[in-house]
Amino acid sequence: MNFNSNNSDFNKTLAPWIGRTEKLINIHISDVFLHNNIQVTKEQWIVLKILYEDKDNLIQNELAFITNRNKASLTRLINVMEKNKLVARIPSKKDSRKNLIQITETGKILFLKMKPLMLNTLEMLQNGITEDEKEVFINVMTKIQSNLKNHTI
Amino acid sequence: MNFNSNNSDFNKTLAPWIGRTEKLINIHISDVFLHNNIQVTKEQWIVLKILYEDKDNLIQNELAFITNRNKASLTRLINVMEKNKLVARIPSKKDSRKNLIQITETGKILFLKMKPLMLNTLEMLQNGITEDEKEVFINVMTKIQSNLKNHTI
DNA sequence: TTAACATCGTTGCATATGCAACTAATAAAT
DNA sequence: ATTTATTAGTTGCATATGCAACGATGTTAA
Repeated sequence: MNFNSNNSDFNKTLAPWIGRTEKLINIHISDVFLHNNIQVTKEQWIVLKILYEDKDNLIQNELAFITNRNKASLTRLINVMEKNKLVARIPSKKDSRKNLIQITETGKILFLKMKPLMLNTLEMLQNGITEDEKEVFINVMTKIQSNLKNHTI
Repeated sequence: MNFNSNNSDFNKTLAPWIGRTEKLINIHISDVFLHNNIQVTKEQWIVLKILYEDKDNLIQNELAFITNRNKASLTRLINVMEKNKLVARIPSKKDSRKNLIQITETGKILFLKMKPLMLNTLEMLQNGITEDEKEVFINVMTKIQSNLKNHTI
């Protein structure tokens, strides 16, 4: 959300700060990729990161869950990534309903090229922020996520 | 960004927390609107909020700037909102290139219906977070935004 | 005054996303 | 074993978004 503006009832709420900052970060990351001639979106980057560093050969549904994405959205994200040879759909032999998503060699090479760019960017964002502040920040984020999880509409 | 997962180089970075939390908040807000039969997206809500509480009759470019949106994106956002009678394009008499975006009566009524829902939600998110923590949180967000602003690629 | 430049908004093309309905395949129940 | 229910993935329809090219209008410079 991007509406921390004037004086209003929304002034003392945290959520708009999150939305606005997230948007600015996204714009910056797009710029970094663009300036390095990398044709990968932030969303694709996240998928590559998970497959390369966490667990490869994930089922689409698992990947959708991990990335908080609708399965329809994931289908299309994988479509684009498969078209661009970053990942491949491997049909599961045990259960023919399932696809295993596998990072390709091209995907791996690209991820390794992007990784230092991302680390630099994420490091740069934290200039001037103390360890104590980081701890409080993460604590607040955890509480917000917990509030969301425990709240039924 | 949504990739605070296992142990990795990205573990100590703040940005993934922002991305993940923002996404969860967005999902929740969509749910709130849905359960109250309100056919307005979060993006449309932000525009209504600005027009109603901050400044009405904004030029499209100004609105795009305020909301950190591409002008093309804003064009289409306003298209949808105009179709749904939430706002109207008023051609400027001084400069016929410009449109003034005006909130309609329908838009105002809907905004006032949504406002308490949003305030409740934003309040709920902050359960258990102390004033001191909020202050640090906002301070950190400000530093991140400042780092982004002062950094050239 | 005319030519060059700048600004505002729209459109084409591309990606990302959600909901709901659908198909295919597997698992559970009777 | 056959029916019923569940699960995995895709597709239609809708919204949101960015970049680049474009046309229309305004402004500035020569």
